[in-house]
Amino acid sequence: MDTEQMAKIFKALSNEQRLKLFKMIYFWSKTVSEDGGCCSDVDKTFTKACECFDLSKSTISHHFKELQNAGLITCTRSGQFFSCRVNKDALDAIKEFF
Amino acid sequence: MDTEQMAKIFKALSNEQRLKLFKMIYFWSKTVSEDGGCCSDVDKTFTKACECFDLSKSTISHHFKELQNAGLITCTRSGQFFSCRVNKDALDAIKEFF
DNA sequence: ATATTTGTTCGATAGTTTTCGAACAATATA
DNA sequence: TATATTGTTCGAAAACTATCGAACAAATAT
Repeated sequence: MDTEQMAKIFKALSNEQRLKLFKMIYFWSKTVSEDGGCCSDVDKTFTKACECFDLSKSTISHHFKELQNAGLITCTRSGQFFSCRVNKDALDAIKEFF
Repeated sequence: MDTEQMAKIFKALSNEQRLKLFKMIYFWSKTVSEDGGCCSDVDKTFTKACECFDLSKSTISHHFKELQNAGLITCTRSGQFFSCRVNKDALDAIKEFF
């Protein structure tokens, strides 16, 4: 992965609220799968996130977008809600970087 | 390491120029030591960096400060110049995070 | 002593980020 | 069909960042 893309990933994780959000999604996705593996889908991720943060919906929506744009998570709509998963490829790229 | 400190580290690496600078210091410190290990001191780091970037001295100085503040590098003056090393602890903390 | 080199600090400017609330669209429920 | 819920988009304000050049201080060389 090139330096530009890595910088984007780090930018996405450089805001404390967004980093917490990312960690939460990661944690939830592990809890859901319960097999120790990461990256399974988390249902109603947005709704859950809104309960955990003292931020407006629009701000949270923005943070989700940033994480997506950086390729760190993938969100898929299912009706009214959306579910979300951590992108394993991105995690691997970061690990390789260090 | 707590989320706040991790966010600081990511912020320091979120600017593309600064990320390149960090990679250079890391590369130089390996080249200098030549034993495959990282984190040996690099002499005249600032001077070298100025040759590699199309940025003003003041900007480069600023980027060095940011990397230091995040705990990613340590700089020590020796007379007119300064030398610099990548902070292994920070690298380890990041690896552990992922 | 004076001039040069190295790096820092200051003040300014342009651009980006974080955050909000309001208005909105899409979906689901009554 | 009317209402409620979920999440997005828009416009705005405040704070932060990246960058520059100029002025500076410390160390070195002449």
